[in-house]
Amino acid sequence: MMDKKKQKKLEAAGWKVGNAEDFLELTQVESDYISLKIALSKHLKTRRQSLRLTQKDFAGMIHSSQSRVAKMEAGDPGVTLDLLVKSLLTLKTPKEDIEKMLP
Amino acid sequence: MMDKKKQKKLEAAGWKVGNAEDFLELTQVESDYISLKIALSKHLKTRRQSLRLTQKDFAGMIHSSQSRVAKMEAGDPGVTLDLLVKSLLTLKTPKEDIEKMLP
DNA sequence: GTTAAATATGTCAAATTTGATATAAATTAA
DNA sequence: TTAATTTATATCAAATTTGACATATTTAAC
Repeated sequence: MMDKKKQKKLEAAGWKVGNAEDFLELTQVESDYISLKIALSKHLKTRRQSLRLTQKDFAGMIHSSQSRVAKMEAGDPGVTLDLLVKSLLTLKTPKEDIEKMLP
Repeated sequence: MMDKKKQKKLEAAGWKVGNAEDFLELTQVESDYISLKIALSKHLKTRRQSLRLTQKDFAGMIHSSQSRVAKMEAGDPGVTLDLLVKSLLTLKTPKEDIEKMLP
């Protein structure tokens, strides 16, 4: 995918691509960071589903709300790694699973 | 170390031990989360030092400030995983190093 | 010792993230 | 289908985190 398209797509989703280095490229750090969060998001969703938990039920487990869980799983940029990691820990995600998602 | 002492120590450092489950224990998730952050903090410091970077220089690399870097390395609870992870990525911390710190 | 460089600590307004709430849309069950 | 359940999306005030700054303390060089 071309850089410009990639940028548009990320910006449309709320990611701050902006102009960290130049106007087209993400830095490697930003790219890795976003990739990590997306990977964690997806894994959270599949793990919750495999445990047959509704978003509402899981929200209760982490003292949050259904809508926030939905945002987490949607890879919303306004969700911290902290929240994602705590969530995965709550679901007792195996260390090996997390390792695989590291950039 | 006894639970009460541990709690006092963490609270004195600004950690919100509070009363998540009962009044003495951290949940496993909270405990793992704090441990992870502390491990990342320490690793950040040693890695920065091994690269012969001052806190000020490194702060410039991540577009932050010397004082925030100091807080990161001090394991200040008011520092997100996001900032720590971005910092480690900036210093090109090997994936294997991060894996070792996972709970 | 004195000085300079590096690090630690405290404060704060601005920015971001939070859970909550409402409600729309999608999925499932009947 | 229709109803019930689940998930997605939007909004918002409260809470948290942010970089910046000032300044104290520590460390290193001389």
